[in-house]
Amino acid sequence: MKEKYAGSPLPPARPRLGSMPAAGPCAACAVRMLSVCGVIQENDLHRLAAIAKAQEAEAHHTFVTAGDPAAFLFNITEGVVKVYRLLSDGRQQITGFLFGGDFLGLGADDTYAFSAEAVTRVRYCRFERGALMRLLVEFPRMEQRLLGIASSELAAAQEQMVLLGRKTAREKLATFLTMLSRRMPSLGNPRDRLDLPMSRADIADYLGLTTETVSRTFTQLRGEGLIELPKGGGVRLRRESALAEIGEGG
Amino acid sequence: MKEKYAGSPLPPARPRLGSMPAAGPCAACAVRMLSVCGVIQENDLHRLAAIAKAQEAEAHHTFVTAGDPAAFLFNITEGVVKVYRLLSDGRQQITGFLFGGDFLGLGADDTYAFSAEAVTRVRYCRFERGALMRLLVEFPRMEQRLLGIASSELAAAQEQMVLLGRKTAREKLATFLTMLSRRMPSLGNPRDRLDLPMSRADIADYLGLTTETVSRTFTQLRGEGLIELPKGGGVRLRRESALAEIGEGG
DNA sequence: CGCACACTTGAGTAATGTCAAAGAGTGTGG
DNA sequence: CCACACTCTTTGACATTACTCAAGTGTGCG
Repeated sequence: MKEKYAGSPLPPARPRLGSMPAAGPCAACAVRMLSVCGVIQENDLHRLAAIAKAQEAEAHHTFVTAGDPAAFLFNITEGVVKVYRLLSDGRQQITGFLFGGDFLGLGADDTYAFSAEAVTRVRYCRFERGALMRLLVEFPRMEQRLLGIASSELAAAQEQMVLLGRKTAREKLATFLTMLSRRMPSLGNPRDRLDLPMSRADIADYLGLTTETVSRTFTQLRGEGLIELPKGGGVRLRRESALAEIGEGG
Repeated sequence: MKEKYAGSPLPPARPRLGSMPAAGPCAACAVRMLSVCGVIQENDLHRLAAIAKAQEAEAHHTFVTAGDPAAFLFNITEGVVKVYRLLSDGRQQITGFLFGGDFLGLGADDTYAFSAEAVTRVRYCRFERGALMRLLVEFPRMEQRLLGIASSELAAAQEQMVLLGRKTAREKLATFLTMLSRRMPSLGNPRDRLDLPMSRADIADYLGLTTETVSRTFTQLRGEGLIELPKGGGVRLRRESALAEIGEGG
């Protein structure tokens, strides 16, 4: 097995920058300001903490299964998650990779229509669905924020449809790398170094390709000097703007 | 030109069933209960009517253009709309077809990231964005409803990603026909007769195929006795359940 | 050290795209 | 009212991208 991440314990969550320590786990959350929780005032945080339960999942653990009652919503605090759907014969489509700060659970009604699996070891907050919904009534700003999140997820989903329906393998991979690159700053990493904790098979299932095509396309991009593929895994982007342009069909 | 719908005026909007006539255009709206507006009480409807402007668009008219300031949100009351994105070289991906009762505008921030074009002659309500957002503060049920709409759109988008990324041409078309069929009852049409007001090219751009492949696949399904393609256009589904099964990869 | 697994590379295939042309439906103008 | 022009759709022949199957390479873990 690959298990690049499973073995090593996660470092402790970073304390929130530039603020006094406050009571409760939410106040210490490293990604609070990135997430839904950022709109709750300090003195109301205990209300949020009351319905939140911090949890961890090992790499490859499936913590949401399509078809199960949608009892919980989640906020990823650390690590990488893949969200996917399956066809009856096992074909898989990954609908998104989630990182620290990302919200999980919109788009579910009574039962989950998707599954979610930890790609690396993952930390997340689990909210009881009904309790969170009741809280929204009291904190309208949180509901507004959730609507904003849903809205941007929708925009991202439409973007992904363009990718899946109309882009070539080369454009798909270039877009994928560019999108990951853009997320790096908020995760505190340099934009040109990507860890790629997900397997080639996962990348393929996200881009609507096969592992072989993903692999060949990586090789092709390396051959053109656009990326490097260092020994230990990951990618280094050598010409981000060129990649971005390829991704746009340029 | 095709113009199957452009020439004939739309019939007058059906009055809402089972209620007394009330003042204002919203009270008479045929699709109110299907849409966001359904959560507003009768006696508050004038508030909604004050920020809504009923409009019409001829077939092939583009009434939302990607990149324009997102000043309005829309509620389709009658007709069919296509929502799409373009790549710089003209490749098109249709992200959805909208029908009476559907909401349009979620997923936009400052500027629209998508374009919308009338497929048939269309009637819609146009809401000034800021005014609608202010109204949401007063009518939390409307905001909840909007979140629910965003949520189900997200689920539909994920479903479409599976289609685009992992299904064959045959499965794509079977899924498309099945989905349209499921929407027919709420539009007041029989489930097994589909008008298909959109062109083969539009269907192709929705399914990530070419017109030729769509056409060949229609012919193939007809050859198997699953559908009929009557002279005047449209489709008749002869074996809905078989189509549904094909669409699921069965 | 060797097994497992992931990744890469190669060869051949299949599904879908491209190019081209003919058929069908519709509206227009003579 | 008919003929033409236009567009949409269908069909055919061929090209190409990406998939499938298969083998080889590399890496980590027991």
